[in-house]
Amino acid sequence: MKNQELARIFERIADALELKGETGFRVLAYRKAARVLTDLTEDVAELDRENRLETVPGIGSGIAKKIHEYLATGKMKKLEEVTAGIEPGLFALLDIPGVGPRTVKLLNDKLRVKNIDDLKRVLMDGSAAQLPGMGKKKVENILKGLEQIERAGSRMYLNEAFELAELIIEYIRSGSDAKEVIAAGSLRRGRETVGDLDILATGSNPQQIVHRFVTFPMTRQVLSAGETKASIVIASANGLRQIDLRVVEPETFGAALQYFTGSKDHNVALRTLAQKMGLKISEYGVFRNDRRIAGKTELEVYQAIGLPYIEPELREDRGEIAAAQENRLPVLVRQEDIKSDLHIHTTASDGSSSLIEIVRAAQQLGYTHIAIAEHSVSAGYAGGLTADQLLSRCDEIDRLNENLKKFRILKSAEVDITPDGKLDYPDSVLARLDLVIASIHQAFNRDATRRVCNAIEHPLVHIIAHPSGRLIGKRPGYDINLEKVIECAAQNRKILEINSYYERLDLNDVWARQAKEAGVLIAVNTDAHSVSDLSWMRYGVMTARRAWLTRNDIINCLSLAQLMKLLARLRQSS
DNA sequence: GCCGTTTTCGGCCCGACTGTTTTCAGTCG
Ligand SMILES: Nc1nc2c(ncn2[C@H]2C[C@H](O)[C@@H](COP(=O)(O)OP(=O)(O)OP(=O)(O)O)O2)c(=O)[nH]1
Ligand SMILES: [Mg+2]
Ligand SMILES: [Mg+2]
Ligand SMILES: [Zn+2]
Repeated sequence: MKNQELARIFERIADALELKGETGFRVLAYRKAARVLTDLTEDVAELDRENRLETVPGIGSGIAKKIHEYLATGKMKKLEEVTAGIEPGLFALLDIPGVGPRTVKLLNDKLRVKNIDDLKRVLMDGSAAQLPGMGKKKVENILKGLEQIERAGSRMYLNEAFELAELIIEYIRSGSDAKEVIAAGSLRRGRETVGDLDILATGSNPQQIVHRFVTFPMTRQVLSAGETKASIVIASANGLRQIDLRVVEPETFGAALQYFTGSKDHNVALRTLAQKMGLKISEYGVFRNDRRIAGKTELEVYQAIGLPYIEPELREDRGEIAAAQENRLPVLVRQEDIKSDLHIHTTASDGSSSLIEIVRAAQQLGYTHIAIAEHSVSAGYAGGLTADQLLSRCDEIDRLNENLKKFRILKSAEVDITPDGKLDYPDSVLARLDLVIASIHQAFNRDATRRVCNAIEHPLVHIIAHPSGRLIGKRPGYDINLEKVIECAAQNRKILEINSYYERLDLNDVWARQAKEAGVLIAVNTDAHSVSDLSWMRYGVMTARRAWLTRNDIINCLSLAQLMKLLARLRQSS
C-alpha cells in the first residue's frame, strides 16, 4: 500500500512550499491530505482505480490527479517542481523546535546554510546572530532546540505517558492551589503514542501554578513561561520529554479542556462549524458577539453548537462531527463493561505469575472469567507447551474450576501458525480447548496473509491474536494484507484481537474500526505475562473506543454463558 | 488545494509567548 508513502510526499510538498516562502492555505491543504491518507485503511490504489479518491474529505481533484500520476508513473511533477532548488538538508532543520520555514529560508538565503552542520557553524561563529530579526537569544534558543531533538526520545508509549502525567499532576496539585489538574492532548484521546504531555490546570492564581510547574525537579529546559501557559523539557529515562501546561479560570474549564484535548483537526472542524453559526469557539468559551454563552463544561461547548457530547477518543476529525450532527455516535465501550481477559500467560510458559495469582487478580478486577493461553510447541523460546503438557494443564484447570465460585477459567492456547501455514497442535488437542487463539510468531514475511486466512478458516480456531504483528516504533509487522484478513474473518465469523500491550495495540484504532464495519467481532486482551500486566486492559479499551466500538462489538463484554455459546456456535458453523 | 442547508468564488480556527519589533513576525499549542 502506497498510502503512507504518498502522505510523506504531500508533507514534503507542504514543507517545500513553505521553504520557498509560500504561507497560504494551499500548504494546509497538502498537510490535511497527508493526514487523511495516514488515517486511511483502504488502499489508495483501489480508490484511484475506482475513481473514488475525491470522496475522501480533504482530497480534491488536484490531489487526486497527483496521486494517480504517482501511482501510474512512480513520479509526481509537482513534487519535483517544488523541491527543485531546495537543498535536501534543509528539511531536517524544520524539525528543530523553535525553527520554522522563515528562519530556515533566512539562514539559507543569507548564510548559505545547507544542513545541520552548517547551522551549528553559523550559530557558533556569531554570523547567525547578525541577521535581521535574529539576535543572541534567538541563537541560544536554536541551540537549545538542537539539544532537544538530539536527545529527544521518540514518541512515548501510553504506559510511560500515563505514569509521567500522574507524576507531574501530583506535583502541581501538591504545591499550588490549583483546583483541577488534568491530562489533555493525545494522552486523553488515547492515541497509541504520545508526543508530549499536555496538562490543563484551573485556578485563580495562574502565576503560582506556572511557577510551581517550571520548578518541577526533572526540568531540563524552560521553553516558555507566560501568564497562562508554559512549556518545559524534562530529562526522563528514555530521553528528553516536553510537557505543556495551560492554566485558565475555573469558569472556562470546559472550553479549555476541549481546546487542549484536540485533536487540532477536530478543533479546527468544530470552530469552523461554530463560525458558520455566527459563533466563536476558543479555549475561553463559546461566544456570540463577544458574549460568552458556554464554557464551564465540555458538554456545554458541544451543546452550544447543537451537538451531543463527543468522547475524547473520537476527536480525530475522522467523521465524528458529521456523526454527531446526525446523532449516530456510538455508545463507546467502557472499562466497566469488560468482564473477561481472554489471552493470559502464566509460569507454565513464559509468564511470571502463577495461575492462582492470575485468578485472584482477575477476580479483584471484577472479571467473571479469563482464558489462559500459553504458547504452543514450536515456541520453544517462550516455554511453549507440548501437546501432553497442554492436556494435563487442561485437567488441572478443570479441577481448579470445580473449586472456584462465580468464576471460570477457560482452557485456551496461543497456537503458533507455523511457517507452512499449519497450526501447532493436532485437531484432537485443539478440540479439548474452550477457546483457540492463533497467531504468527515466526516467518513474518512468508505468505502471512495466506497463513492467517488458513488459520481463520480452520474450524477449531476462534481468535487471531495481534493480527498485524507490528511493534510500535520497533518493527513494522508482518507483510500482511489486513483488508483480506478482515474480509476472511467476516466470512468465517471469526474474531480479531486488539492486543492491549502498549507496544502492540494490534489491531490498531483504524483497523479495528474497519473490522467492525465489516461485521467482525473484536476481543480486547492484555496478553498479560504477569499480574500487573492485566492493567494493560486500559490501553486496549482506549484503542477500542478510538475504533468506535460499543460493548456489543467486543466479546470480552459477554457474560460467561453468552461467550461459551458464541464459541460453540463458531465451531458448529464452520 | 479544498469546499459549499448561506457560496462553484472567496473564504479557510483562534490565541499565547518570545525576541528585537518601534508596531509585529515567527513559531507553537
Ligand atoms: N485550535 C487549535 N488547537 C490546537 C492547535 N494545535 C494544537 N492544538 C490543541 C489541540 C491539541 O491536541 C492540543 C495539544 O497540542 P499537541 O501539539 O501537544 O498535540 P497532541 O497532544 O494532540 O499530539 P502529540 O501526541 O502531542 O503530538 O492543543 C491549533 O493549531 N489550533
Ligand atoms: Mg501533546
Ligand atoms: Mg503539546
Ligand atoms: Zn500471547
